[in-house]
Amino acid sequence: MLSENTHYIISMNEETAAGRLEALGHQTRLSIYRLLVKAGDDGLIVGDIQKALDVPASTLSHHLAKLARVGLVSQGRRGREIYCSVDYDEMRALIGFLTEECCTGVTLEQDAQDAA
Amino acid sequence: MLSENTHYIISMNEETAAGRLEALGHQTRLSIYRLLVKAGDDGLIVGDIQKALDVPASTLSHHLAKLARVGLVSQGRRGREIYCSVDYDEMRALIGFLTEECCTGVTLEQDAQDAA
DNA sequence: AAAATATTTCGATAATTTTAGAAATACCGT
DNA sequence: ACGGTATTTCTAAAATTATCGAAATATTTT
Repeated sequence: MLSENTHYIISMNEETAAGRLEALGHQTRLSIYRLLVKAGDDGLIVGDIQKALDVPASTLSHHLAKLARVGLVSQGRRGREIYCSVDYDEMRALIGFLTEECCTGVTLEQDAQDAA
Repeated sequence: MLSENTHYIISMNEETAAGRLEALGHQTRLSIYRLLVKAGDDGLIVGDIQKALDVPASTLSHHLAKLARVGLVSQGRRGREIYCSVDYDEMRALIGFLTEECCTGVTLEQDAQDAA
């Protein structure tokens, strides 16, 4: 029996990974992303992100579009507000890629044991 | 008793993480990085990377410099060749940051169980 | 010490990204 | 339908990054 937040393992290629890494590799966008992570499943509306990070609306819109384009963030309208939330499966796919393809096969779990 | 490839847990902040993500968020640099991962601990000399990826020397040099500047790659001269190798601890620190700060506390191990 | 090899730095251009105000679009309440 | 709020798209400028040939630097070999 599967737990409630089940998810499929999403495959990842180098090109997609590079695009996502690039999207996260910008101070403002990484802050946006982390804010959305903290916000949880409900996410945040664009205006709240704007207030929290004090970024001009059009600039913020571009950053959110970039995060959405690479699949890390989902956006959906509710009335006149747009809710943004993190797509965890896609982030996990990216982390999986980094762990498996960029980390010599040594897993984080083994590391944790080593350190203990 | 600790295993041979022991490493300390390296702390990470958002700014450093953004710099590393940006460095990896470029198709050529990600290819370079993965090539170095495959090469293992000995790493590769710049000329071999050049042959493998067919990138002009000066362009490659800039990309390697960027990867080194953010701490993901180490370079050391041996004779007239420069050996480049991946710094796994620093990559693990980055992956740790992504897992803990960008992935809502759900760990990869739990996910693997869910999927099974 | 000159020639050869490996790599970087210089210098200049092209390409892309970032930024943000202003105008446009979308939706709600009246 | 109009006025207000939320967000995006347009447009244009500034800033940064990417690219790569040529010159410079470091090291080995002869």
